[in-house]
Amino acid sequence: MSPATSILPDALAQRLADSGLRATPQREIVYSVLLAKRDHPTADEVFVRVKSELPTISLATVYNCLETLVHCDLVRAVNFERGPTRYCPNLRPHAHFHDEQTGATHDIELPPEILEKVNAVLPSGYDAKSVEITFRGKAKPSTS
Amino acid sequence: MSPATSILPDALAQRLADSGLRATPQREIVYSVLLAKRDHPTADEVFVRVKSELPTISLATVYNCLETLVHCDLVRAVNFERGPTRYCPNLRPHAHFHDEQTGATHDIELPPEILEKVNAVLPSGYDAKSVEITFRGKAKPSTS
DNA sequence: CCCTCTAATTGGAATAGTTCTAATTCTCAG
DNA sequence: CTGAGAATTAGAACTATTCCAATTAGAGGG
Repeated sequence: MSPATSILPDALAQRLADSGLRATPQREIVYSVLLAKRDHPTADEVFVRVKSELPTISLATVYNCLETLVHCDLVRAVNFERGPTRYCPNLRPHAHFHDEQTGATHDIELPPEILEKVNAVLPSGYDAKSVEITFRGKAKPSTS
Repeated sequence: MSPATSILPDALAQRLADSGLRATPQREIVYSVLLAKRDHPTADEVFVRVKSELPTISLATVYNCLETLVHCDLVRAVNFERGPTRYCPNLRPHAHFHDEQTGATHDIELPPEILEKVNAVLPSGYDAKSVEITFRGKAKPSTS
């Protein structure tokens, strides 16, 4: 039905084309890096990971690619307080749990009915395009 | 029972004292400015409002005071994406609705049972100290 | 009252993360 | 092969915030 957890790398080109954009090596590698290790890296972290495959890439390009991917709905940008933006290729509706001790971020799956209930708190006249649910605290279990 | 919507200005001194801090004119005026117009101002906006009462205050002090008030749980800091931090003296549990057209922020009251349900989505092992719920979209009705 | 001790404030410099700019390089349609 | 537009690049610029060192202010003791 819906595009599953994440799109096949090869389908990236298609998604980009849908927006009238080209599949460049930079965009492909940035996206593959996000898929490879889903630890919500910052732009800087993506930068160093991509550089090992494409040493000539610039930080500006990493920002550009990330923005492009977000714009194509292949990636979500996540913010915690004033920290650097983090990037997440998980397309299913989910919340984020921010572990204050380790700084790690975990995806929390959201059953559809919870989203409905949350949206239902909005008084009439409010038209929400998206909701963000973010927990802060500490997590014990295995890191995702 | 619980401290209601917001503390009486006079009680500010008490709250500060509880944390071993003094009630300075700067802190009092910063707090009163937040209470006077609850439009989720940024630090810069607070700065200009406070200056009309206390022209010699510095921006650094505004940041210090805001941080102090947040620390004493008199004020909440709110972030939208990478925008500047906004400040909110509403102490009741509530979500935020960020109007993309106008940039305005509206408080959305949260019934306690919704918070419980949201917290219930956390797998065991996750110990959340706080939850943030943020909507983005457009709002029709009267601005708050 | 005055003194002292520490908390608080101040202005300016410094920082982090991100965006902008202008120049270059690439790609593909013709 | 050529030209037009898209994408990339390096570095400058920008914004919000924090840091720092110096000054001021206020509470309590004598």
